[in-house]
Amino acid sequence: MRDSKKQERQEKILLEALRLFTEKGYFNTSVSDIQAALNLSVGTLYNYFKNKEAIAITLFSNIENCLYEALCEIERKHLDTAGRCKAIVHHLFDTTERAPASMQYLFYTKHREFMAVEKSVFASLPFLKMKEMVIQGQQRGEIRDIDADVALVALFAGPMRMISLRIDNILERPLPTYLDESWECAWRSVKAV
Amino acid sequence: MRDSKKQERQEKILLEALRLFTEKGYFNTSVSDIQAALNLSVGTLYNYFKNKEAIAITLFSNIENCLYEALCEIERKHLDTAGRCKAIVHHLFDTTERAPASMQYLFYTKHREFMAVEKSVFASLPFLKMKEMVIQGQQRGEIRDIDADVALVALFAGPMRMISLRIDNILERPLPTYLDESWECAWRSVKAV
DNA sequence: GTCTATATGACGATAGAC
DNA sequence: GTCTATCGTCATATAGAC
Repeated sequence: MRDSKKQERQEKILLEALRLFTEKGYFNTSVSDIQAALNLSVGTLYNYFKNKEAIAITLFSNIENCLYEALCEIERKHLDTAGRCKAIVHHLFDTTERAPASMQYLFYTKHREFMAVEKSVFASLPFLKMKEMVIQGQQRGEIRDIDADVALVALFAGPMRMISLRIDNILERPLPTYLDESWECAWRSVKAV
Repeated sequence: MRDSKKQERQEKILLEALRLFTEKGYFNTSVSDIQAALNLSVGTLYNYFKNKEAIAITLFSNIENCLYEALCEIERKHLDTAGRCKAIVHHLFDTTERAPASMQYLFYTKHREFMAVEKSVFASLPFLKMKEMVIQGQQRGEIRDIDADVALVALFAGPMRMISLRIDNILERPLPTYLDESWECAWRSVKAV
């Protein structure tokens, strides 16, 4: 079978798995659920992925890489810390509206419960990049001289909680409508006086 | 059997379940795990709880009520919004150090995946109480006039994220050592100018 | 590569003796 | 109330035909 065809089918499996994992949870989703939803046989599915966990891992890795690259691009485009961080929040809000399942899976899933993954999400590449920016912001005097972890959390925990509220359907309006107010709060909390 | 004896045993079951649920996750914990850890038989365990889900529900309800009462007491003791909210953060930090499993179970568990619970955690009694305080703070002019959800999140999302980092062993120091800096960030983000 | 059929095992829950 | 033994179910994963 052509490589592109194979890759396309793999993509479909990942997409359906993402939908089910976020909708019902990893443990409430059986391999049969995925297979049946795609009109594939079990055998075929196992031909594409070693096991259920492998699907979850590939999914996570793909989304994580995608976010990391977006952060790197933001870093290149914006040179000041405030601009960078606001752009990050903007990107996260936008992505949540466009692809809520991806955000939910990346941020609001207890991966350790089903993936043999060593580190917490907050030790992952995207978060390290964000921390890097914050520390640089402190060195440049743009951000107050407080504990770096506290500053990182003060900047991004609010927006990220807004995302989880939106995913849980507690916020009525789309996230971008909260961008300015939410960002204003975040920046006030850490900006140098 | 005496009522107190029965209640004591029920308490032990809940405690062990909490330990296992937070350590391995609900789905990775079997009823046998709980029973074996306590040297009880399956039959006995099912005599105390209708099923596995009932254990999870009772646990959640207990912890939730406990937090709610603490919030009410804080509300009585402190009259200004800043004092109230800082006391809440203090209480959450302290509780996390004393009983991390309780906090982890209440805040960082996807209850909907295994409990037939209608509402999100953020629509629960403790969070409604916190929102109430924030709105009152806005009416009194202590908190800036911004969207109430944004203000609520700006105040508490940071400290709550610190809690999750601590639970995930990413923060080295105990939470109370971060209290002042973390609270300062939160309050700066919403206080009236 | 894709399918059907099935092996294997675990888990939740119950039955029934004591 | 407490125990042991067991039932029914379902999920993951594999075997083997095509």
